[in-house]
Amino acid sequence: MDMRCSLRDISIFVAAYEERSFTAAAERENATQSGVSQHMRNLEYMLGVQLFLRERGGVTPTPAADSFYRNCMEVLRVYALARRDVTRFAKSEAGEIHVGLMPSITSRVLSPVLDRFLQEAPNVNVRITESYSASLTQTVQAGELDFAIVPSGSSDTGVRGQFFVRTPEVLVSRASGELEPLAPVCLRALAPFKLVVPGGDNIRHHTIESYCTTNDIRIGQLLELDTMLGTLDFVAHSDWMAILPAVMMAEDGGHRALCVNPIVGPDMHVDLMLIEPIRKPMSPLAARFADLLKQEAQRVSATWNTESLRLVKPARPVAVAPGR
Amino acid sequence: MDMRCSLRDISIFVAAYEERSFTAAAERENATQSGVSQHMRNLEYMLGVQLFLRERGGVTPTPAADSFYRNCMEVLRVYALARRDVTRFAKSEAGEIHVGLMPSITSRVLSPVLDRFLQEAPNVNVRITESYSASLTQTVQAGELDFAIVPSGSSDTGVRGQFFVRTPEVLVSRASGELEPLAPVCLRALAPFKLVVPGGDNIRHHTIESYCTTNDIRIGQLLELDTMLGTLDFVAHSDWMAILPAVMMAEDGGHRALCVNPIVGPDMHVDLMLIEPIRKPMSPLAARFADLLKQEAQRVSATWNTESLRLVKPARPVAVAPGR
DNA sequence: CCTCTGCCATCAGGTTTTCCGATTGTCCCC
DNA sequence: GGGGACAATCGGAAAACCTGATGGCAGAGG
Repeated sequence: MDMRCSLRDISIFVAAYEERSFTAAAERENATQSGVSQHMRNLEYMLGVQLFLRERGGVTPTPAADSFYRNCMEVLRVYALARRDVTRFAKSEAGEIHVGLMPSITSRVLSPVLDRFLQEAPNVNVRITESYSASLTQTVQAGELDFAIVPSGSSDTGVRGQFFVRTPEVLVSRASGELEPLAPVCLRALAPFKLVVPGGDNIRHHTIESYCTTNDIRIGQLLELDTMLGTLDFVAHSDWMAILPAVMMAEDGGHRALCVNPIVGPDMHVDLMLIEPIRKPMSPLAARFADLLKQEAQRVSATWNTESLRLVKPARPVAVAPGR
Repeated sequence: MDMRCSLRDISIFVAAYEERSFTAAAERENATQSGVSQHMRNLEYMLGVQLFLRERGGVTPTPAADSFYRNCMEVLRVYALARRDVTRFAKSEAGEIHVGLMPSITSRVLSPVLDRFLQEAPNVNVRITESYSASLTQTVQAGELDFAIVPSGSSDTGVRGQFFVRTPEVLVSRASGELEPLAPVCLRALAPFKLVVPGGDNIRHHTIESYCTTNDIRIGQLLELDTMLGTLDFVAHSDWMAILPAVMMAEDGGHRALCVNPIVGPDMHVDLMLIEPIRKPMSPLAARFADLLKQEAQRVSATWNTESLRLVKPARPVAVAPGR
């Protein structure tokens, strides 16, 4: 269809229709009478329809103009709406970021960060890829991610890494178990217990194993589960337990179905790293997003270190009731 | 609001959004890549929002573009609708006509004429004014009507008149009365009867009176009513009768509530005139409308002359059952 | 009857916008 | 490092646009 017709034509037509006078329309639209006259002549030619009867004292719209007018009002209305809607993005710079996160981060930290980020940068396409450290490292290496958050200890060939946050590890068990929620526990006191761990190719698998070996903790039974959602559900409905980063638990202890306990004797924690492609420096947008992530991760982690827990709860024996 | 934005901008934007490439959009819109690029730069400047990220292998829309796109599609949709709707009027020449008619014409003849006329000339503003002969003549004289149809015999000062149509007069009474529908009646045989007539300043008042006088018809009681709708309703619900032009009755005898009888002995009829302002000749549109009116009026009148009635009904005595 | 006024159409011109072709710059892939 | 695909930019030509002036027309008023 012929797009020779501009919105200016339309609004001039509307003015002429409503004023029933080209002269008045010209005044209203900051144009001259001759300009309006030409516009209307072109419009009529383009539509192949006479829109106005030129009569003494002004013009009177034809039935065709009546029809066209109704539709034009709608066109202008929708156009104004489009303008208004788009201003929502006006202040924000445009861009896109693609971030890789482990499930520990996506489960609890991501949501408020997304909220905040999209509010201050609505015109940015945010893409989050959830995966495990090996896969994330590889994707970063390929330059497909702006950055990723992974547990430290990953092989870091082809990526630059920097310390991101230290978060305590916590023991997660079903809420109806024998542990008192939030009370620090010593794993040795619980042994032997049933433990769900990630698969052998996951960094955290080794971390947990070496902690137990070093501290002479005997594990009753070991189950390798490589699904975070599955692990949580399984732990919630059985007497199996899991060791997970605190950063993924809500401050209030999270799901009603789960019991969360900080691990002491000795404290157990995991360091997370931010890795990025070697070549290009992080974009300002990615940097801002990483910053928000870090703030939130630190905040959540802080609520889980044993110091702050002691502040909100009266001191209690370090070792807890007999295991099993 | 700024109307710098033309529909061309919008459709180019839509093309670029869908193609995710300025080059492809240019091809689709019969433009050059550089043109598209400039259009999009202007659009972004105008909206104050970045719409595309220029990346390797094309462009990718920002969230702002997503929003704008949805609204733009609507704008184009409504615009296309406006174009389509207006083509309905394309073949017709524009104009306006203002016609004055007596109630006899508007009640039955007008409707099919309007239908036909608006179909062949939809872009014409038709205005019908219903009134009585005196008032119509005056308005024609003032040049406010293209023409009017009035009973002949009106004073024709300041107007040009020509014969329009001859239509029989018929007697109208309630359906539940003593007359047989459609049977010709001789008024003298019914006398004395109760008759509703127009007011004394109406031509028809005199016509009817002189007919009765000439043919020695004694009228029992006379009631002057200057409302056509009121007359019909009154006649339908009482034993009063009225003498009306056949041209205003439907061929099938009209309302179920009314009984219609041609008047014979002698036949009674009225001639209608078409009057127009002295100075200007009738516009082609007005002439066409008058022509259609005449055709329809002739057709209806013809069905009411006593000849054609005898064809559809077996012959019957001319004088009917005793009046009252 | 003539003039005066208000309105629209038209015209000629200058100005702005639009459009195009060519060129440049960038990135990626080979 | 060269080649290909794509977008940005630039300069000039073409088109569109706007304007101020002029003309025609129809009423109103003297």
